[in-house]
Amino acid sequence: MARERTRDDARGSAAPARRASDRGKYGRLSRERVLTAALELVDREGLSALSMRRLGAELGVEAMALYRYAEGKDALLDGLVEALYLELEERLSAGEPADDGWREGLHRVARATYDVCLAHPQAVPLLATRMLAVPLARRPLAVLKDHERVLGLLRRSGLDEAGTAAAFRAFTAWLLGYVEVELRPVVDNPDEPDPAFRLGLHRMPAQDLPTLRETAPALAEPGGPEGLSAGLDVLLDRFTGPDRPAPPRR
Amino acid sequence: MARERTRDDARGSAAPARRASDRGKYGRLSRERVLTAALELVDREGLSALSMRRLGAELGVEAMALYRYAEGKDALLDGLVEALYLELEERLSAGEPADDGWREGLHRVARATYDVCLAHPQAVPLLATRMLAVPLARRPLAVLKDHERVLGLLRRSGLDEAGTAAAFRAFTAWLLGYVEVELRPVVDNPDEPDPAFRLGLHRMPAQDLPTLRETAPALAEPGGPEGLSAGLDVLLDRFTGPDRPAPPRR
DNA sequence: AACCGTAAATTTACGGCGTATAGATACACT
DNA sequence: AGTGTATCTATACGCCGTAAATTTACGGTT
Repeated sequence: MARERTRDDARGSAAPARRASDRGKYGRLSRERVLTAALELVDREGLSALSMRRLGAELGVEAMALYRYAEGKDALLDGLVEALYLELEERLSAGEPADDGWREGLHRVARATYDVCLAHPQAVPLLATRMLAVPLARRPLAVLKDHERVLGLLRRSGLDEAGTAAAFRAFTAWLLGYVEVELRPVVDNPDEPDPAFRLGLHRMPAQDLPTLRETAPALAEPGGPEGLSAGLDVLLDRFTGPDRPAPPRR
Repeated sequence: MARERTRDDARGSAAPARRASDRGKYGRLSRERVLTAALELVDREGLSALSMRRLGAELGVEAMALYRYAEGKDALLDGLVEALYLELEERLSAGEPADDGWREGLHRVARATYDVCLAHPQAVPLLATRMLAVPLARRPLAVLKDHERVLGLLRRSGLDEAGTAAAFRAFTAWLLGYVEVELRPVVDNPDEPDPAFRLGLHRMPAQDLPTLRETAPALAEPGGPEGLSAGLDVLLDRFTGPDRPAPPRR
């Protein structure tokens, strides 16, 4: 009994040869081609559309062929994170300003990361999930290089190891959190003309949530890069200032 | 031909009755019981262990029975988020200090959120993924109530709607980012006595990543609640101060 | 040009997943 | 005791990740 075929039968069974050469547009597979296609697919249809079979089809290849370039699905997702950081590195080295101060450097990194994330919103959840799943030393090399860059900039501010670590955590937390909050959808029904309905305010109990309802329109406005750098500045002041350990509250 | 059974056959086929009464420990299902069991399962075995079938088994029930209490898997995950925020609400109302200032209130909320997240580290990725998938108005009620509380506290600082929204984003970004960074694993092999191997430093190219390697031990130390509230303080200063719009950088 | 060894991709199969649909069962109320 | 409704089970379908075995393609040697 014949199993259902897709690629071959569709072309007719009389065609004799050249079975594998109509694969992807450019000959053989490669890790880069796999990751690029994966990121494109995620950008286009979201994370849930990314499966080994689907990605294989996208590349004109069976699912198992991908296992030569990523050990499994999880490794593929880590590869996507890597791809994001490679894109970040690209943007950062493009038009690199000879050498400004450490503070400007950190703002540049933050802004570039922000831009990359907004360019691939569907992939951003990976930054949360995979980074929580993979210990520091096992993160993709591009990620570690980014860490190295940020840590180097922070050290140039005169911090010791402990202070650098604390400032690094603050930098990373703010950047990551800001991007995630920026990408949270607040509009419920974009096609609705009435602003209140567009926000879906009718779903919120009016008596329990008065402030939320009145603030919702303002929450629909994005924070933008200005908000990012404003918060970053005060955090850097705080975590690279002279009074290193936090004065205990209360 | 007999299909493979699990529950019934295990008890022997002679047992006459009471088939459904040995379900969960306490009679029938309920949304709360479902969500509690789901959260327990996630805490115990991680998010990837949570499936409809598995959760059903945990409750002594078939998978489809769960669909009466959650519309589907996604709704179940949203329910988990809800459960986290319900636990937050519990902690916040326990021993509520009559009425301190808005700033103390925000610190209390931040600290309680931090505690809840550290108590359920395996569930934290949901805060990133589900919040990016669900528009504001469709978030679980407990989440919206939390928003309401924070927004109310911020308004009490004298901000207008736009300022409140900006400060809310900053608060949320910092809190969420801080928790996620705090939960990122940096130790690679906990059983290793040698600190360098424990961190997995041997996996990092020494020449490309000198600063990372020297900072790694310090990165292994958690930031703790002190770091959270230190950053929160300066952010609140910045986003509720008199100079409302961020002075443009450069 | 024929051959061969290795690399690359396919085939097949297995168990688990989410869930639509339909049927069985339990329970509250008269 | 009987009945209507709420609750749970049974079954099936298509998709998923991936282990193992197999086939195909290709570069280097003769």
